[in-house]
Amino acid sequence: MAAAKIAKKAPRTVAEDIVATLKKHDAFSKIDIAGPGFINLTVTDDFLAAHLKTIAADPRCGVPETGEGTVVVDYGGPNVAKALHVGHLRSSIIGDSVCRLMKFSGYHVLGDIHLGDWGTQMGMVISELQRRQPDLPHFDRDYTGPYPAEPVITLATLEEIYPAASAACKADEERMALARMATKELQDGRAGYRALWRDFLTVSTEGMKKNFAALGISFDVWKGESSVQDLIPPMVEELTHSGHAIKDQGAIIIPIEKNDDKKEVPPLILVKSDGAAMYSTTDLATIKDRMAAYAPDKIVYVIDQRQSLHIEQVFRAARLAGYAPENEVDLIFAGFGTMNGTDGKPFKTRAGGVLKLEDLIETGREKARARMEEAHVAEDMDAAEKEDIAQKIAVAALKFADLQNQRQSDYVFDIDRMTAFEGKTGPYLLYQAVRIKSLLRKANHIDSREAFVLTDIDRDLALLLTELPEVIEAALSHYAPHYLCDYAYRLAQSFSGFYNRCHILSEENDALRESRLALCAMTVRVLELTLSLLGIKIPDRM
RNA sequence: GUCCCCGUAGCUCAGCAGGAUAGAGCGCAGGAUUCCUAAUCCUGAGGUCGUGGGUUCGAAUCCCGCCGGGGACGCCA
Repeated sequence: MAAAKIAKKAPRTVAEDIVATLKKHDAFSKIDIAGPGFINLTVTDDFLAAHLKTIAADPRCGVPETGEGTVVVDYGGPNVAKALHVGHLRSSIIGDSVCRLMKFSGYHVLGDIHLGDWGTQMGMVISELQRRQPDLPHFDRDYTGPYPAEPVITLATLEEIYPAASAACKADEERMALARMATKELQDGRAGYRALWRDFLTVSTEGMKKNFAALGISFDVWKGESSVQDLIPPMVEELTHSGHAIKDQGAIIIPIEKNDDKKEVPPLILVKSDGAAMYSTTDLATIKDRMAAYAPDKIVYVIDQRQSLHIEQVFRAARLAGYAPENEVDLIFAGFGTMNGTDGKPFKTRAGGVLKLEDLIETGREKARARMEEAHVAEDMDAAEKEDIAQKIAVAALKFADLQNQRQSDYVFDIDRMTAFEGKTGPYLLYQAVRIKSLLRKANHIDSREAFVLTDIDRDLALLLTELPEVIEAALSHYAPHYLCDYAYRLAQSFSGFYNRCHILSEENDALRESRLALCAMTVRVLELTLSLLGIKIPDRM
């Protein structure tokens, strides 16, 4: 139809010409022109069977390796000293999936957690701690060290202090001033503050690693805002010298408006009027750092949609300063929507607080355990093996519930739906895969790659298996894992219907039985691959 | 005030580089298990795609206005 527009011919005429050519090929058993000019093609069983055989023999299931070059993915971004809560789920699991997808596609991927460890929140915690424990040597300016080797604070205390400090600063301008001052002094290298900061980092990183491990999320690089601290003074100097940065109202800013702007674009603040760096400073320096260290072809930011203006400012400044030349690197903002409660406002627990990530995961595990017991699954296994299955089910539920939403739109967080096991859920997908595994075990099936014999019952599933490459391409080009979710679900659903319509093991026709087993084997492979790109693992039984 | 996002079934969401009768899950009504894992499957009811214009042979999809909701807008991240 699009061709008709270009050719300036009636769509049906064009369709007829195309059909005439296609008829010369023997891949199609039926070619129809429908409606205003749609061409409906039906591939022959032989063609489809041969194609299946090809992708069955391919370790990549027919997906080409299209990625080239290095890409840095900036995701996770948890703040040091702050407990990981459900709000961190999105960035982490979307970013993780994007990394997996890009790695699979052939890119050299560096996933960077980019910790929030250099901003005012650090000063807030330091000044709050000073109120509570003024006797710590860290606050004594005359103290020359050494500071205790072991952290002087526990994770639990830190996680309690942070929200308290944050609230106090918000409510009280004086407290805020203290926090800013502490931030500035920390950045300037005050020894006691640095020692405290080191403790915060040690303690919270430990907690994060535990949480991320539970979710099966890993990062290639554990850098953060503070990683570029040494680059900041020379960068400011350089930008001031080159004229890109100017003094304004006591601060140093980079004006970034363009002549053809149709909207107001506020300048990027490079240095605050108190001399401290802020996240725009570290983000800009981080681009410089990444270019120097990795020379990436792309930098992808998987961060909150609400930061789009900030990130645009950083991108513009980086282009202007020449830190990220357009012909060298793509700067991509893959923003995600807010996680809201059922009331449409940003999610809070009933008590008004945040829901900690580990509590959410535990809720999922509990439900999984209960369900397993009810269904008498894995009763012969030991506790550790059972727990492993419960863990996989919980993680599948959580990740799939989140990832199936379109990345950029807000979504409603509902813990009951998030940990549901029926319908369009992670556990449903696992369940279908597990049924196939069980079937293949019973059949003692070795991947024989026999010729496929396709009947009407097999056809839908077979056709769906050939769709994988275009699904991956869509997910990749949009940095959008939900395309994978949609496909995995359609595949699982199609399999389930197939499984219901024919009894495979008792099929008397040997060739058909073998073909169906091969189709099942292919299905579980594709499912496993698709889910692996979502960061979801399949147990052997459930 | 400027800018961005969203508005699709009772609820939660897909679909939006224009295309055929707008899909899914949950919920609701009904049905399926002597057989490979029922965390399943099948059937049904349920929609002025917020609204009014425009572009087009054709609009949920693109453009403009309006209404409603959310968000961002120099020294928090």
